Amino acid sequence: MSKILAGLNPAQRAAVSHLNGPVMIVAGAGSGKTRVLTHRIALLVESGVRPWQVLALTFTNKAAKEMKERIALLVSPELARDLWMGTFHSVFARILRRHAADIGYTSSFTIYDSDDSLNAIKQVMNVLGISKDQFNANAVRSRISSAKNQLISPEEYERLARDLFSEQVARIYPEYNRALRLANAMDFDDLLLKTIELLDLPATPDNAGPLAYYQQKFKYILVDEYQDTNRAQYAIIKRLAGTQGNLTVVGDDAQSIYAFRGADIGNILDFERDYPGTQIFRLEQNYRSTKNILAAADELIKNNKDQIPKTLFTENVRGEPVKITQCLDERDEASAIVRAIEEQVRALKLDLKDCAVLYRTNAQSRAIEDGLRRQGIPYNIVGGTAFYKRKEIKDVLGYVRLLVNPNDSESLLRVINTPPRGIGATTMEHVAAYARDHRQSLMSALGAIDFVPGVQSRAIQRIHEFTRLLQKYTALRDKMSPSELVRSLVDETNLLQELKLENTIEALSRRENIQEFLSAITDYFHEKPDATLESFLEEVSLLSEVDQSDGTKNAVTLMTLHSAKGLEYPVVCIAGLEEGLFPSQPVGGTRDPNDIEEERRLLYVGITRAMRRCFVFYAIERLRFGETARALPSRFIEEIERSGTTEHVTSFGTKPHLRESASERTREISHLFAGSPVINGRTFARKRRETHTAHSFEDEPRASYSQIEEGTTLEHGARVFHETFGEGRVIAVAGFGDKAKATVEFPKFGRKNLMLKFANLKVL
DNA sequence: TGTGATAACATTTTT
DNA sequence: TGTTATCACA
Repeated sequence: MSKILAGLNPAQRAAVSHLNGPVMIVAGAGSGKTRVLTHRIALLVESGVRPWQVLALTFTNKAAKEMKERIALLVSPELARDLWMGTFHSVFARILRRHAADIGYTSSFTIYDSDDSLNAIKQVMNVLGISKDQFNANAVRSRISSAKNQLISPEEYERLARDLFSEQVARIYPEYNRALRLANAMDFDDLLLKTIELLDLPATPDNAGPLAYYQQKFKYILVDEYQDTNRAQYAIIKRLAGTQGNLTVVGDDAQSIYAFRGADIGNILDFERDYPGTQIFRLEQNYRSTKNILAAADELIKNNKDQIPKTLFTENVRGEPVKITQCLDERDEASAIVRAIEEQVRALKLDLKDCAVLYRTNAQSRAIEDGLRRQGIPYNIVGGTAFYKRKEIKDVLGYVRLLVNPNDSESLLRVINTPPRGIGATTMEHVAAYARDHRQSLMSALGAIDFVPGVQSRAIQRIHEFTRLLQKYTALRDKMSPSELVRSLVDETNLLQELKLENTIEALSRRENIQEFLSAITDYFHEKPDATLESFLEEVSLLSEVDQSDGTKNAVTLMTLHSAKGLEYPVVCIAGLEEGLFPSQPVGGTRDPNDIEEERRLLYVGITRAMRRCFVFYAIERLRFGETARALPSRFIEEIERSGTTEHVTSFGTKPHLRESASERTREISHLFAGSPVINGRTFARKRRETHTAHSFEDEPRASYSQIEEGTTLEHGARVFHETFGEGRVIAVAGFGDKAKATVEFPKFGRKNLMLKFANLKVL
């Protein structure tokens, strides 16, 4: 017992040792939250709770793995191994496989990633005759996804639909669900929804039902990052916690950064009300950062109205000020970042792996990568195009998925003509039509290809060859090890040879990727001899970006601020603190004040990742979308400066010639903005100097724009007429010259982004 | 049916 | 700017 409680501060110890009933741990950044969770679980196990009676839900698989390792050290590896620990999605996927038959699936159901979902939605739209030009499939997908996250059924969605777009989504949503069901597939959101469906199955006389079973099984439930759970996750927890109520949640409202994908901060704010008798513990001592870093973060977050009041303090040293650097453009920013990293590595005797560069959008990474490469500094990049999302990998995975689940129509469509084998789009149209008429999956329709009308005899031959190939490998599954099977499949389908013939650099790197994938499979089955292709596929589809990063290499880490949640680094550089970028300016003009608060929390997360040094950068102009756009420093800069623990410099301060060219460029460009200049919906200040004090933006961007046609002016709120969409109201205007765009709300067609050059709008 | 060229799109963040 | 979707043409 002493071993587990030793070394904890009084608040941590209290939070660890109060084992029963509902518990909420409000854990500030760097307050030893993971430590409390791991020690709490260790203590449970030590006091006699069996490991498989503990369910611990984390935000990433990596977090789960690290916690398991730490618990293994506190108790024993055997005990740690049997804990039910993982992300919501992976834990419930596992449970769903067990009970798949109860909800009309087979245990080898496929998990569709967002690309698969998007394709499935496009096909549904095709069948329903909904034009992809008028209704963006991606927008449809995100609508459906957020409906699912909020537990809104297709029927309810239809009732709530008020505008034309929602009405179309209401038609697509149920059809998309049917397509998933037919393909024996679930999307990410379904993993949560189907879990609820499963738990809500009624008990029968001879079976108490899954809910009773899992309530009984999981005696203790712990949820990490509770502030980022959505309604579906909340509903699952609520059911599982049931009457036992041994539920522990850990979270920090100040670090809620996923509202955009349905996370409901209300879950943490209302916890006490939901679970009467809740014990609340607060962890307020920060062990991670210097006083100066913490002061800057605190000063920033104070500007949010919505928050649980708390006082985070540290006994760490004061440290250096948070350094804010003004840069000329993204290239200059990259060099300034590189300089800061080199300087700190030298001064503090650190490794490159102690440094991280964080940014708002993945697109920003390119310039920073270039900068690092120029200086020959190795780096690791988290996210971007993840390995398992690359075309060539998805092709190979497609075959594997098809072997495991023949009804997976997305995989079938992907591989049936990859590499080309003469089964084209027209043929597959006929097959799909037949499948729809007979309410079958595409694969069953292929089985009946001789009866499918309209298919040419040559295509029929090719399809027979294709199905024979699949049958052969299905039969081989029992005779070969999974990795041998995949290797031989890649060999027989000529996927590698095709790339060899291409003889380009990209083809070479794709071949290397496939090779790497093959060795990854071999490693996986070597490490887990009992694993199946199903479990391999599941692991691959539920990997998060952070999970895939390689932490062993001694290199600078590059990632988005979102990915950085839960991590810490001695040196942290945050890039791109500019209005329009961070806080980001959404494409449509109107901005919910809550969005700004979420952006602010995101920066709070970023700053509090830093242990010893924190650097903040912004550029006065930046190449975005192939054109140079000027930007103002982020409002957040001024907010952290109020802490008095920052210093503000220019990256070109030591280089007079650069300073000269900078002000020249500023002059050069400034005349372009004479009048009412607008970029990204914001009026630009004409002189750099003014920008530090000129921070009084209105929340609603006031935009005005001089049309190419003389005399007409488009302003926010103006009423306009469009050939196809009819009358509408201007919500926002962005860009200038040929690139100028307007967001217009049309009563019948919803919100549209129009290029003014082509839209030919008439001002009414 | 397969291909190359051109147009259109995209930049918010992700399991 | 860079990548993907669509269209003409072979």
